[in-house]
Amino acid sequence: MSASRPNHRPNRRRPGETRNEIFAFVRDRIAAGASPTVREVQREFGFRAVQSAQQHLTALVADGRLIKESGIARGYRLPSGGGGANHTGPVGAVRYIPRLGRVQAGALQEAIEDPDGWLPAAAGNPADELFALTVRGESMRDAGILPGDTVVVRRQDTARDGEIVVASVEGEATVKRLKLSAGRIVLQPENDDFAPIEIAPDTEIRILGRVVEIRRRLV
Amino acid sequence: MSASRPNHRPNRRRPGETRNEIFAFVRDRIAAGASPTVREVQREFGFRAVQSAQQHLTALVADGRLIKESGIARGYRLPSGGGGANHTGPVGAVRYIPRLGRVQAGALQEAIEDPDGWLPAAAGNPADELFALTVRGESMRDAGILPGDTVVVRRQDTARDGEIVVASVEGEATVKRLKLSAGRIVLQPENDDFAPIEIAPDTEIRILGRVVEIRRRLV
DNA sequence: TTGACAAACAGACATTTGTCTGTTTTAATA
DNA sequence: TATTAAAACAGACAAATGTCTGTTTGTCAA
Repeated sequence: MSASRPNHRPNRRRPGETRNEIFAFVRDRIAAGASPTVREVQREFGFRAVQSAQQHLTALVADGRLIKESGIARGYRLPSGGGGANHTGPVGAVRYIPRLGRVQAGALQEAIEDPDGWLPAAAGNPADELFALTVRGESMRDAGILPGDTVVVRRQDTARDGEIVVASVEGEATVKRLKLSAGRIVLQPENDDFAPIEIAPDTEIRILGRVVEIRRRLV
Repeated sequence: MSASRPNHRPNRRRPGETRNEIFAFVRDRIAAGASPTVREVQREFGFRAVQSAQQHLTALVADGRLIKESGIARGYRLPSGGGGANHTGPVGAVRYIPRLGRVQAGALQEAIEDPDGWLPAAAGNPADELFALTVRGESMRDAGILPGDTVVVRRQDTARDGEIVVASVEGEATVKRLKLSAGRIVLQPENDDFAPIEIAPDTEIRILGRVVEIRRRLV
């Protein structure tokens, strides 16, 4: 057979190099919103056969660098890189946390329905109800929580001693450390310039949730 | 015609209620890894016609609650909720930031290639090279950066006065505030128990990047 | 040299998925 | 009451997409 068409163009590059590039491509596409299709990978790398792309993808899944939901379109996912035990569910999974501007006492649910925006975060327990608030004031400075920081809050009505909580005080949400001692309930600031707030049984103070994460953007 | 089959079951609920539930479903599915298909929405809500789901989704897009990439499978996206001007590109976009364990001076690129895991973050400028490190030590305590915190770093060789940077000092990555004054370059801790590090022209100190975000998980 | 193997190519099929046109029922409203 | 719009249903088509079987080419090591 004369060399009419260059049908095959095997390994001319460092082994695994193309595979790494494909991984980076898929990773970035997943991050941008959705996994690419097999044919999108094919086109991106100029393969003339679907199978060329598919083989790389299958290998990446076998290597554990990608995870695949079988049969469905755009089914590639990123493994959650915990380093720890393998997760079983859909991983690399992101969840969007609603960012609330101002929270009135009873209006938490409504505020969650109509958020100012969404914050991406690693999906933890899907049962957790999370929302995000912007911190005002210096009262938690010594706990490393500064004005302008974003706190991610897990919604719950109670909390344990020492946990940092968001409470509704006089109709406004505030971040403090919860102190339970000898029957007394105190919202403790972490800054000597601020006074603790004692929760008397009759006061209108409600715990809205527990702070599970703090984020601060610089510049 | 006798009432043989209950073909139609129009609005029995509060108007928009089903639509809100559909939005929540789509939003959670996007967060879990990929947008649902029209038919997945159909099945989830027990519609007997594809169009029933399609109509709701189209309406959600018209309302600006969802964004759609036309023609492709699983093309629904979340709008980035900035509250400000509308973005044009693919939004709600997430990017994955590699989390590096230990960084040696020259081995940054290799560390990025083989990360400990991936951190979801809102996609900013795609040109920025970002990576994440875990903070060791108390040297930046007064800047609200505590041991165990994760810093997101934008890779760059230089920085401006007052910016918090990651620098390679004696082969180990360290977080400090950069001070430029009268020709002197100093890595300044934010904790009186630690001494500033002066960068002499001949010392083996390199700036690896600038800290753009800090994250702290509680419990 | 030969065999094993990775990488790419060729071609095809079945399912999934987006999209379209039209109809029916109910609620709200002029 | 008549009109209008929202919500759901019916059915269908075409394109996108996952998946499969088999072949060819070059590299590496026994």
